[in-house]
Amino acid sequence: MSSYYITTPIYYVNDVPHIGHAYTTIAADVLARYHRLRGEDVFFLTGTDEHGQKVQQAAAKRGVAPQQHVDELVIRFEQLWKRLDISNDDFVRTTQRRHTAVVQEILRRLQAQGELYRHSYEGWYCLPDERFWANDEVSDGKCPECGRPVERLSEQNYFFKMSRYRERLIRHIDTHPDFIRPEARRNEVLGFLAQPLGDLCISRPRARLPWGVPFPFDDAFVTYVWVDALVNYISIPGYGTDEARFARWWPANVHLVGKDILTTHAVYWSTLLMALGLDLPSTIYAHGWWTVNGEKMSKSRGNVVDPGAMVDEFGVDPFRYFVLREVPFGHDGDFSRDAFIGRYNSDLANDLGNLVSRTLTMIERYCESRVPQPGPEDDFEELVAATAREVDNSLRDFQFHRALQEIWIIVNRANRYIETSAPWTLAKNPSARPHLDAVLYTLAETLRHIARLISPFMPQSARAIFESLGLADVPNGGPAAWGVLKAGHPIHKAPPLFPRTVTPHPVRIVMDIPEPTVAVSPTPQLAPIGIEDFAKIDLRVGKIVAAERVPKSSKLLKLQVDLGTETRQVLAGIGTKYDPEALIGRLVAVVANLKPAKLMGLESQGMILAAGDKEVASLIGFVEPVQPGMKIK
RNA sequence: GGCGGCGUAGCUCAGAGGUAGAGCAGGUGAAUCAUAAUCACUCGGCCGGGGGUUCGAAUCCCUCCGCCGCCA
Repeated sequence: MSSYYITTPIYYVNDVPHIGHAYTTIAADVLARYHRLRGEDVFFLTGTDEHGQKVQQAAAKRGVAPQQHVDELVIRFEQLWKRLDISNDDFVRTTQRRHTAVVQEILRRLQAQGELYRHSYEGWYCLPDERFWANDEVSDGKCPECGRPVERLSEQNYFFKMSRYRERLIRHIDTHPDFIRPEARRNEVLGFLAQPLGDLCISRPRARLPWGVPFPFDDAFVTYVWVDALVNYISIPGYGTDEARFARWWPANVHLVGKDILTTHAVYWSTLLMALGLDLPSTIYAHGWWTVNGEKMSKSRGNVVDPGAMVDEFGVDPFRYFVLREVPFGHDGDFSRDAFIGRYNSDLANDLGNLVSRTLTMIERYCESRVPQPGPEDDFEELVAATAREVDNSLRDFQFHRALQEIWIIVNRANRYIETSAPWTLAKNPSARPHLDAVLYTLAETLRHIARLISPFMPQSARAIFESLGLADVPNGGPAAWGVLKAGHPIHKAPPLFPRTVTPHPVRIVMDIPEPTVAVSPTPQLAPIGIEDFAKIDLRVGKIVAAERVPKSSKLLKLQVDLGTETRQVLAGIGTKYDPEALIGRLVAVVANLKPAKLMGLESQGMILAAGDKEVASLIGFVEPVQPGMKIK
């Protein structure tokens, strides 16, 4: 049986899972499910990256051991994947022994083969990014990547002789057009490789960073997190521990990655594999990023899309559909509530959902809820077969959106077919019975094929359609034959698959960045007030233009807030939750007519609204664009 | 600064020498099986600006403008 091995990156366990993580994982899941549907043997791997400085620092900040910290955080990913119907076959955590043992074995082999050397190194170190920069890369003490201050560090470290693989890697990319995709990214990597390639520092001194995989032959060092992380792609399928199993899966068919980590995969990982004498994966595919309402998504903007909120409101399948239909894979895309609702209503509710409803209703009404006798199928058999071929081509090329477009051609043809054959008219004429039956049989069988084709994208909906047709879930393997439904077989009409969204009521699609645990204490009920009491409060949109900590206070921040017509100084007790830098530019709700008060000797001319009791949980923000000074009512 | 990409209908995008396209949105009508869904017709473009090559240019070349990558 042919095998298919697909991976996502392993996600940094410290991150709050957002639409970006969900995107890669959903795409991988669709491919995994598609190849299973074709009857192939699939191994789909995802997981978490749990070592490194930031994990160590975050754990220290919470006052817990790093292992306990990651044990608690990994749940957020595991739960989100369950929620999103992700069918991964394994979930790797880099702190697992089955992984760390292989990391160490690989270091031993590299060392034994003379691929490593020790070298004293001095450079500028960016703590948040955990990386060194050369002198000429750093200007005025700032990290070229993140802009934060760097510090001078001198270290002994182990280096991997990456430079010696440069020509070989260039040759490989030249001779394997599918190795790095899309093509624009491939050219970027070739551009990168056109310049001299250095060796790769693959250790960190244990004294500075104990949270990592120890070097097997030198206690003073732990493994650089990137090397640790990349090895997951071979450690889990059995490298060094189960050669037969490893041979079945490696080389991977595809590593899906975000465009931000392409170089790491295309260059570091490829050369490491070469040094180990292993084949390279067939494809490394770098997909794009999501913006939100046209803006870059970031913690400090407070516009990080929470997949959980979308799933709560619209369901798993529509979310999966949207992210893959809306944007060509490889391109950047924009996420907005309007776009989502547009897709949902027109593609899912109106086109597909309604097609299912009307077809089943007619079979129910005209055929006593039983599959009618087949007859001439008006080219639908050929259409469905041709579409299956197109979907196959598109998915082999990672063009999810095109695959869905192709499937929707059938949906549209079926809707048109109902109009042109007008079963309700045929039903009035007893002599038209065979024709009526043939039309409805064709529609039912077409629905079955549609369900099969969408099943990798929307597994629950596909199953629901199958069940309505009186079938069990979509079977894997086997040909997509025409005429599987048997006349006389009972069907079961179900409620609408995708209920149309009429009122676009504002819902949180944006998430707060949560602390792992913030207790919600019961809020005492207050006496009712009238609208006239509420009207006494002048609430306005403000934009934070400056923010600094108030000396000697852990909580208080001194903010300058633009209210459109004026800028006010406001003191807010949100310093334990927010860093001042992260607040610049943020839009907030302000009580504009609060009597000025002095706090720690500084005047405060208003109040910022936030959720939370003693501890602030989240500032109140806006989902749609607003201007400073706007009234809030 | 170097290399590359993009700019086409109100919006999102396809088209890569031969009569400007799709989906959504807008307009008109038909139909009543269906989730106010569907179907048909329709409105809508100096194809970023300018210059060139060509019988003919969204398409090829040059240049300018505006966005965006990768590298420095």
